[in-house]
Amino acid sequence: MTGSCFAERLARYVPLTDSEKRALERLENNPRDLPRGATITRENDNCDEMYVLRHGWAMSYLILDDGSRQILRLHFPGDMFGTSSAAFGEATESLVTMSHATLCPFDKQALRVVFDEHPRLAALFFIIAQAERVSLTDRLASLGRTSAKARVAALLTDMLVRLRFLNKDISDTIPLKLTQEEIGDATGLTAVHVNRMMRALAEDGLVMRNNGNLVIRDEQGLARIANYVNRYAELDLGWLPAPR
Amino acid sequence: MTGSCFAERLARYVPLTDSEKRALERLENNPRDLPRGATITRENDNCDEMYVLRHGWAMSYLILDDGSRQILRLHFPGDMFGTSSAAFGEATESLVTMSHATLCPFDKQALRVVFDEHPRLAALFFIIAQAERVSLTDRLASLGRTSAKARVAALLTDMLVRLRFLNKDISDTIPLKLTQEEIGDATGLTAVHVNRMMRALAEDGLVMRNNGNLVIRDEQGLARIANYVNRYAELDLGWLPAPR
DNA sequence: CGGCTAATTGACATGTATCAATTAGGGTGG
DNA sequence: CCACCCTAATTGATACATGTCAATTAGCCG
Repeated sequence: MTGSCFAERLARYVPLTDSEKRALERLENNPRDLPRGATITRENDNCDEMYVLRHGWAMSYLILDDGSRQILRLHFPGDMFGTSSAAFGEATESLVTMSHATLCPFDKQALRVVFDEHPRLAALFFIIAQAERVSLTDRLASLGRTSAKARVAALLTDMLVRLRFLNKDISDTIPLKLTQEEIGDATGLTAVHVNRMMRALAEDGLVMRNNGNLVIRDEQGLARIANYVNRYAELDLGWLPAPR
Repeated sequence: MTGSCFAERLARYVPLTDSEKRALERLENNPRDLPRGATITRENDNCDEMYVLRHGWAMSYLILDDGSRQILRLHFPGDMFGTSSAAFGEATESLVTMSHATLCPFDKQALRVVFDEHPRLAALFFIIAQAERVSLTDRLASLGRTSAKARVAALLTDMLVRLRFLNKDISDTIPLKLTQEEIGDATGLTAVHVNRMMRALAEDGLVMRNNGNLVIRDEQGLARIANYVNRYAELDLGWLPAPR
């Protein structure tokens, strides 16, 4: 146990030195407990913080002028998020918890130490940023070029893949903490239409509802109609600097 | 003159040290000239390179199973692109020139030196990655939650803002190197519908065509209907490490 | 003067949104 | 344990935005 959720995540890619672990722990020395639905940051508010999520789920979203919402990304335990604070003084997105959550905020000034003293960690931060960028481009293609059914399938597949990455015990069943309205806001659809697509996916034998859970009955099939590419599998870390 | 297009870009945010300039120049010591329409990388090909664009335009895109294309981003002079190579061994997107172009490829191993010896440059790389991530989230909201007309307006506004950032002489007229098919592939629309939306924008007095150029007649109005947020204006660099 | 690609236009098809009920489910207080 | 309430899910009818198909025109290059 490193005492840092984020360190554990990174340690899955490369074994960390003690010094690196300590540097990451400093990012998490200020944990805060939040109830479900708590607002962490609102778009355009001044914000110099970034966050590591230790327990629970969160999400980031934008609200447009007409009041509609675009959910940008779901955040799971071990994720670092709110990272646009590194570039901007005002929040570029709103952040809210989707469940009871433990959150570790840290000031972006803390990044200076990481970049100054731990080049390998800095490189990992950059690599993660690139991986998230790719995840966003995949979603862009999903929204721009695939059908409603495919978009919903892509969201569900991505949730399964990411949650399983965090917990190897997960095989085909995940908690579905999203309302259909939220699924719609993530996929650019209406709640009503999401409902129809979920039913269609169920009728196709691809998924099944069970209490608040979702059972993926045909992962391959779901991924296929979603046009889903699993890119989490392997990062290429060949260029990393030496650890310090 | 630094001899590095990318260094000039970064120097607009912070004055660079000689040592930093030299490090950036090394990324560009292998320029290559390409004709219009040249493929730089194809999705899924092995690729350990990243690129700095010195002259001309390029773009990145994905092709889906059904053959449809999603254009992810346009790249202009001074842009670094193909950066997902930092995280993956295979290209996550295809790259192609949109005009005669001068390109400077560098192996991702070169990043190691930057992160090891130039923490401030590394931090700038991270900041730029975050800014591009935000740009993608804005586009996600555009595709997910706005009308066809708004999406086209957003693309045109973004092009104007970015090109003007590169060249202060640009006031309201930009070359439109995109076919309507390409505009459609960028905005998730059909070429036919793009044509109608362009006409609508023209009828609204927002834009005008002139040879191969586009004249933005009402930038405010175009940005308003596009739901456009200009985030290029100011980065917050307060946390940057000391230069080396 | 072809010959090619891109732009334009019209008629029509379809996917998704909208509107309006109704039903189901999950807490809470009595 | 039941009655109630509130939110989410579900369903049907209809409207509308965008896609599709097909044809024509414009523009450019050799």
